[in-house]
Amino acid sequence: MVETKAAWKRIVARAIAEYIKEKGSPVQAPAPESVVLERPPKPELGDFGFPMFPYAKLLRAAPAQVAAALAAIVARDPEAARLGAALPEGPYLNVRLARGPEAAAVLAAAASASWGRTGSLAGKRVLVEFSSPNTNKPLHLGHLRNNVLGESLSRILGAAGAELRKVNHINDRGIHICKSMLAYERYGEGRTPAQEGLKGDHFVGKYYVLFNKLKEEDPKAEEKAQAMLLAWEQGDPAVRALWQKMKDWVMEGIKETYARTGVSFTLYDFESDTYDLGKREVLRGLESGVFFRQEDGAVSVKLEDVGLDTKVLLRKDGTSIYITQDIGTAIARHEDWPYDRLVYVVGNEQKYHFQVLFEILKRLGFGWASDLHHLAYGMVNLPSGRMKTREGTVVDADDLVDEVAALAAKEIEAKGREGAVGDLAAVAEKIALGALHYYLLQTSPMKDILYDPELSLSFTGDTGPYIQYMGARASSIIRKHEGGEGNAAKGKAEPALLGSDADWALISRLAAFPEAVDAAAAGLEPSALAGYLHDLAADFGTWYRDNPVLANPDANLAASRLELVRAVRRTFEAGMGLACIPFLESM
RNA sequence: GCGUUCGUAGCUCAGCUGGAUAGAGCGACGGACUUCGAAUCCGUAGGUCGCAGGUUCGACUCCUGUCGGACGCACCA
Repeated sequence: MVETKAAWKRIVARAIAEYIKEKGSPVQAPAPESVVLERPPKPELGDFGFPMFPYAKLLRAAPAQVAAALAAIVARDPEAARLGAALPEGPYLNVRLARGPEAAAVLAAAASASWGRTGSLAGKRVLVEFSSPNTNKPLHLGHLRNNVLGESLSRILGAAGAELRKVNHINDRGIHICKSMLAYERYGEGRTPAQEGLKGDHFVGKYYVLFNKLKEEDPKAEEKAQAMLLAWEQGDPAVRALWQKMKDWVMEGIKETYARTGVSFTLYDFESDTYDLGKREVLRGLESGVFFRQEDGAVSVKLEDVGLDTKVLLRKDGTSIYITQDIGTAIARHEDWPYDRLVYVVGNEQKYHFQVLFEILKRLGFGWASDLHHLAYGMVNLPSGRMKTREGTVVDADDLVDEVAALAAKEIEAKGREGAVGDLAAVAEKIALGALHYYLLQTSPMKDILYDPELSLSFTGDTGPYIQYMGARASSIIRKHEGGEGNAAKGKAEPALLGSDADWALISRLAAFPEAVDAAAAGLEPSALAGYLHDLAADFGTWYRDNPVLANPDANLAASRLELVRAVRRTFEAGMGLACIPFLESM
């Protein structure tokens, strides 16, 4: 299909050149790549069309007149004749593809192991940093959005052929960590997560919340936390031991959540290892005059000329801050594994931070600074207000998955399908993840999400389970065929038989799958892929109702349609995988 | 105050690099299960695309201004 489009652009460019020659006009014909191709609003108008407005202006003729003239020229083109027909439609030149050959090509492509693997980013190295939790509490709904964005984007980039590194930058040091440690010392009595029957991250998170109680009891609690941070930095053995123990608990719990939701990483970076990294770079920048030393001794950079403010990079006591560390890690990562692109999946409240960071790296002379990208995403708001730990209104990630899974299980039982699905709990969990991930992915990243529990828990309409359901229905047809039902086995698949408008609508949709992958990869937008999957599900939903597959009396048509269903199923499997929506044979 | 960003149907959202009557889902109303699972399908109602200018043959899409919301403007992360 992609090849077909490129071919038609060439044909139209050729026709325009021919038309210019016929008219004896001195203007230059457009390059094939510059020819605008679009999809007509209604399928009856054709498979794609070319607006004639720009050429009308160029050639000083009415658009409709140009369309008619070009149609006549294209009609004489032997390559065009093989691929379809071009018809003038007002100011547009519309193309109707030859359905038989195109259907055969799509079914063959969908049957290959590389279906959906486009190669548009072949040879490119992309590093994706995402999730990046703190080690003092469990993951919440906001992390779920971050995780699914990062994971899905990574899979999409991988499908486009990129070589990937998925990095999780763990914030395991700082005052907030010390607070949970202090509270644990006061209230923990040496207990372990196992003893309290809690996941490690929930266990530690409990003590982080208990710090509020500690503050009421002890007015010096904040000071003690500061003192503990200092002791940690100086390597106090007792503090370090407790820190390590609690960090291990949290990491173990968080990794469970990752495993459960299908998120994985190539490697983990710990801030405790990297927080000193950028110092040397900053001092070098000071020597080369990129930065300057303030009167009080702090090292800063003036960014007013690019519309940013002066930013401190080293405190007056010489210690590094957040951005110093990010400078260091970006450089270290590039030295370690020269990437063509680095994508930070981080909330949009840090947009300014990344603008500053990228500008600084540019000034330090790193050409690759222009390859850095902040994939910013909006907050997940609750109807009651902002999600912040301190306000106690967070939605815990594990609890949420549990809750949705319980509802899914109830739904399966309500439909009396416990027997059909096999492992009820496992299927319910997959439906829950499908629902949650699709809900979080469908909205474009920059927009804030108003978390509506009812909507996110619903399984009907424009949801993940709707897509899963269509995948399951396709599977069901194939399963019945394999069980010996229907006429397909008696016939021979002939793609040319799939020429009806209904068949064609579905085949065109399948053909667009690689384009959807590329669009999502190029724009760093998993939502584009989520949208595609919904469209595919809707098209299949309409098609299978009106087009009997196995029961079709014409055995060859049955066999052909079965091939189409197989292609649909393969597309669901591949596409849903990229969107972190579990594929289900039955639900 | 300055900066960034969002503002599309009652609600939640799509709308590709500007292009042919602005699309889904939920909710409302009306239909379709002796026929491959109705978590489905079909139909009806509902929008001056926040507002005002501008660029263009053509603007939901680009530019300027304006109103409203969110976020940011630390030697915190």
